[in-house]
Amino acid sequence: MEDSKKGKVLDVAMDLFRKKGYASASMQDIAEACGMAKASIYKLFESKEALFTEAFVSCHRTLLEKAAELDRSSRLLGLSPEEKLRRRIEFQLHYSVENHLFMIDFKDLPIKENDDFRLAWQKKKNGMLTWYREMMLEVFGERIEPYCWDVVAIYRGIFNIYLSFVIQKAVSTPLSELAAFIVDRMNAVVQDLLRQSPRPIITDTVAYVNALNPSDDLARRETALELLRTMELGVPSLGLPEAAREEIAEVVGLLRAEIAKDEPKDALVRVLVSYLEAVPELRSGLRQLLWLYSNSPM
Amino acid sequence: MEDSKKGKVLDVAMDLFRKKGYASASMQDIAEACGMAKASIYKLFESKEALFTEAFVSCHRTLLEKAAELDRSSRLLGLSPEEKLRRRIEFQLHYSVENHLFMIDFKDLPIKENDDFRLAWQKKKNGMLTWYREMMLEVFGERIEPYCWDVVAIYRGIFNIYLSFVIQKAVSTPLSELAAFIVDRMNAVVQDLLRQSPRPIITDTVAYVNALNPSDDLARRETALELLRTMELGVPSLGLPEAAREEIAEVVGLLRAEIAKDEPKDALVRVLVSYLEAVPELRSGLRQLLWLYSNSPM
DNA sequence: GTCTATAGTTCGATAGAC
DNA sequence: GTCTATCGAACTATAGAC
Repeated sequence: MEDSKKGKVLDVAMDLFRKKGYASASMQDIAEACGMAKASIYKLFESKEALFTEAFVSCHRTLLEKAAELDRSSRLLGLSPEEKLRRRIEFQLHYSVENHLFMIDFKDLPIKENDDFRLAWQKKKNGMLTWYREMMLEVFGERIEPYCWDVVAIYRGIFNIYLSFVIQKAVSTPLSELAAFIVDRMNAVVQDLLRQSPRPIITDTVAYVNALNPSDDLARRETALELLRTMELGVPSLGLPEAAREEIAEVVGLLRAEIAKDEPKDALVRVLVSYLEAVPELRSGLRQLLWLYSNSPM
Repeated sequence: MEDSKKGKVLDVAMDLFRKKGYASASMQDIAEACGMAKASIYKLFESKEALFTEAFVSCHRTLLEKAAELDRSSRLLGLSPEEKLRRRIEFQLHYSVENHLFMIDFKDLPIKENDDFRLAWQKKKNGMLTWYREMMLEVFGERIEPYCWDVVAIYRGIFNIYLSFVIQKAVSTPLSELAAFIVDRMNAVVQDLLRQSPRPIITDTVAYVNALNPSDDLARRETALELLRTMELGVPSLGLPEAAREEIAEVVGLLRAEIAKDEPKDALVRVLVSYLEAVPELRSGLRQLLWLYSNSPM
């Protein structure tokens, strides 16, 4: 009951934020659109910033949920990695067009000063990076590992620029075709990187860096947990017998539970990781995890 | 005297905007940093928005001037097109790091509502696009023409993403090496585009589109003039006898003067353009110009 | 240095439920 | 009578304008 009222206000607020932006959507507007008084909104949300932060978090949770659903359906259809990537990009284009207010960088916006928001933002950013990285490794194979962050960066750059054209309605190409175009460009970049093997620009050390909070351990821990959640979701598609997959999923779950603790036991973490390293598909994720873990006094 | 006072305030304001952003740098701050009263600033600038707009314009004028200078020196040194591009990227990285506040997209910022600022912004954006396009055509040749806007877009995307890492100080690679890395990636993308020849995504029709002002003729005219200025700057490096180059420069100047008029004579414009079309290096720019011209009731 | 406008936030009165 | 949800009105802080 209380919950549904809060949910209603959140929906209305998200809508207004999407349409008018953070600064221009006033609490007055939101109250009017909800058919209630401003003061009543403050019973549900501590402040405008808290309201926006919840809207932001909700928007990204939905994105990740829908993406996971899409991946499941891709798996069921037995699509090729490239086609899976294309579908993801197309979906992400659609979702980002609808929610572009929540996708932009909030540079120079007062909300960026808010600690709660910053944490949510950082968590989302790290979650997306992990997600992109898994996606690229899956599509282009483990051999791109040394370049995986550069590949992710270039992907994000190309995606963002075309997204900006789409948002301006300056592109008449259907989004499915645009997504295929982006896949092809990424393919060219990756093949060339492997051929030329230049020195990578972006390394693990910097990929998750947060300029504002250089040693944000909480965010790093969340990133590690997010990574494990992603790995868990990937287990069912491993080419292994049912029983083996179940066991692996269980071990990943144990690892996640341990790392989620206030003071995880290092030894247990090491044992679980070394067990999982027997699975080739998990290795790069595990290396990533260890890096996050060992750089953070969890 | 008045001029120098205005220049001083502008410098101080630019500095503060760079450091604190548009919203956070208040007129109070600026006045204090200038050692004068707020009221005095309003004698020099109509409003905060006008002040910011001037700062923005000044920043981009300097960028273009320095870039032209760099190109001149590259020409004198007889560098290869690729090396010229690399130097431009390196310079642009440096300049953008120092002035990134003036380089970002001002989405969701109140200043974006101001008409004067919007015009300045649009003009700058179109100027940059023209500049990028010339750069890409010069480096990769006329054969990329069908894809020139896609190449420009992909370049901007890759540039921006690496710039964001540099700004966050998350990249230890020297900027000269990063610039070379970007050149190589662009090379791969371009070669692949020519090989695969997919359907282009971004065409002339949409490259200059302004979402907020779909038929902004003033901005389009400015773009055409900017394009002619760029062409004029390029004339000295044509591989032609001195006398021919002088004549060409004069004709480009005539064309620019005609288009700058309130009611240019169509016939004269056509004659001048057709004369210049004898020079292969100018053809793509001229096509661009005609497109801008014929779509705008100048 | 003062004025004014805006918008986030809070207060206190009112009304209905038990 | 008390408790609580609601809402109009008032408060406050900021910052642009003069």
